[in-house]
Amino acid sequence: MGLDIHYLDNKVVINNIKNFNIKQICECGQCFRWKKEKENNYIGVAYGRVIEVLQEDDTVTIYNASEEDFKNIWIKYFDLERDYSKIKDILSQDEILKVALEYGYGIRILNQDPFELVISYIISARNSIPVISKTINNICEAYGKKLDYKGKIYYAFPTIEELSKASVEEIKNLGGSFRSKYIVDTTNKIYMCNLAKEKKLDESKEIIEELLEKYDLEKIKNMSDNDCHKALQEFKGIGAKVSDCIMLFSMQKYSAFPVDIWVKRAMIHFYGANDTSLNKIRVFAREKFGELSGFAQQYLFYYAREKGIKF
DNA sequence: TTCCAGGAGGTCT
DNA sequence: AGACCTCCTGGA
Repeated sequence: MGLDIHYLDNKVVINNIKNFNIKQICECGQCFRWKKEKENNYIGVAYGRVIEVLQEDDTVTIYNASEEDFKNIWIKYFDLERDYSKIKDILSQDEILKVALEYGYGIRILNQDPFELVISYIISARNSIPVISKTINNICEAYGKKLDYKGKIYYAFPTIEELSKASVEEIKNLGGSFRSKYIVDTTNKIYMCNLAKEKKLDESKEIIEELLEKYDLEKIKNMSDNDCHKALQEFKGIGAKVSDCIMLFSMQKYSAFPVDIWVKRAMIHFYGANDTSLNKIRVFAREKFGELSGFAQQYLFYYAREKGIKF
């Protein structure tokens, strides 16, 4: 991919970038830790780092990023090696989808950290975006490492081990609400599974086998899309929709099609789908969009939410 | 200005 | 099919 990249003093400049719009990327429902500073200027925390993105037309500058981090983390994070023109070409064979594709022309699906997304999307269930962000920030402040950027303090998302120290009561106080027990339970299962993998867990053979069998995020990430979708739902607090979000935004499973209220509205709006069950909409969409379902979902979601469509 | 009802990017039992 | 916690918003 001919990216026109220049490495300067702790910043990276990309010229002539295509299919990239930082507002659309940050506001299509896939991430919670990016904050708008100004138009086309966002600051975010990911993979234990703070970065700032400024977009001026087709020039994107990433501040607080070394060449090494850009190559090791941010290229993959922003999915810069994928040709989104090709995806849009294929999806635009569907005449109905064209409007949404043109509207969210600069959307990209971020590659985020699986554990962070497991917890973040458990928090998202039956919740609004401002409250989700606030709760996640509270958890980061309480358990994550401090990061400094431009004299301001930011907090990394806690590691599995850091968050394993949290109690249900503490998570409740941070805004976790009725989901707090799911967060603590899920974190502990993942943490104990990792201890078991390192043979550092003193438990019965049966318990260790169950942990390794069901709660290994690495293993789940390597499953087929359909197995992955099922496996994630073994965790408490993860149902079909949350599972789709996690696999799509952190495990590169692009046949996922998260159906929330906005996507449901979009499907009714565009395809005249009846007011039917979420699962029927999911099956219908995945048959229609196949391996590109996840991308289609992002365009539909962004269009529906920005336009505030009813049906 | 203050107050209350309704709703928010589902999942569990 | 109902309950669930909490914050935010809009209208009285």
